Amino acid sequence: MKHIKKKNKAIQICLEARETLTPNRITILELLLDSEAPISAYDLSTKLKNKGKYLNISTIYRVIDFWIKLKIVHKISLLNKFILCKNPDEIHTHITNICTNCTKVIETCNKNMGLNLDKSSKNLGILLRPNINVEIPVLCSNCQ
Amino acid sequence: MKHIKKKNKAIQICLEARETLTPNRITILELLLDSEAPISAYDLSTKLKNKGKYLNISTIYRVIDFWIKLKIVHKISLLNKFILCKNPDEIHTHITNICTNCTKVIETCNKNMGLNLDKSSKNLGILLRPNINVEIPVLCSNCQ
DNA sequence: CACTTAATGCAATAATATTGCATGAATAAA
DNA sequence: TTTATTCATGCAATATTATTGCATTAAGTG
Repeated sequence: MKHIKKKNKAIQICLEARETLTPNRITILELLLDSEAPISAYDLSTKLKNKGKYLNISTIYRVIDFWIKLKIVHKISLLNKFILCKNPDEIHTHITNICTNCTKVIETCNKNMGLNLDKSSKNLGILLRPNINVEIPVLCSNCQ
Repeated sequence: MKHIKKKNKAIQICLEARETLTPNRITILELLLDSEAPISAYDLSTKLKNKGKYLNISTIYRVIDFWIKLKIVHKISLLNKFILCKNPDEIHTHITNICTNCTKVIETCNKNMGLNLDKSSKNLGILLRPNINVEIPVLCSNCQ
């Protein structure tokens, strides 16, 4: 496994939060680790079936929610898909750049931008939440 | 009508783009004008029914897409809902602040932030598109 | 008017997501 | 160890959101 470090990190975060690490949660974590691109809940379901393992779609959504609550997975609302967070242990604004042409996703976690957002929002009495994920429609270098 | 200016602006943009202004398009534009909060396609369908007017859901989605292409309506992906753009005639990055507690939406259209995004993205060869809509999960002043 | 293009209707279907309740497994308490 | 409790999962129905292909109607053009 080339993702062994990320996997261990996720497991560590899970255990430190005193949450239960079940086989299903590990299985779905591994599928997400293997996927460069964002993946939908039903895509995960299909991949599991191909491996001879069946999980009800509700279980899949629940497991995804579990990892999202631990800040290990992001939901990409623009695509209705899910992806592993690149920096799950840092608290900051996560920037998910989504190419509107090829749907490639590049997470940049720009801390400076997070600060700017905070500043501009404060003028309206708006509070930026910590560890949010902001999706930006972009053109990636290949699609320009 | 208190939204007469916004309505006229939308109509003007439509005509300048040499697009057809049909009764259905005006009807849905008016419903969106009347709605402070983002509204779903099926909510629009219900509102129409209550007014004794029926439109097939596919027509509703097509009309929404029509206004989106003219940059007059935004899709709020975080909510799967739609809302009128506050500044449809300016080309800039639109910031949609969405309260994660009460789902209230505050559009801020921060031009400076748009520039910052552009700068930080350029380092990765990413190109910010003009007139994009960026959704930011926040806490509004009421919900803090 | 005749012709062409665009908008809408219709209805099926796809894609995404949630729910309530039953069951079983793991954990904690007695 | 037994009992009680909590939590994860299964199941299957349902909800919600969105798209599609084809037929029909309306709008715009010459």
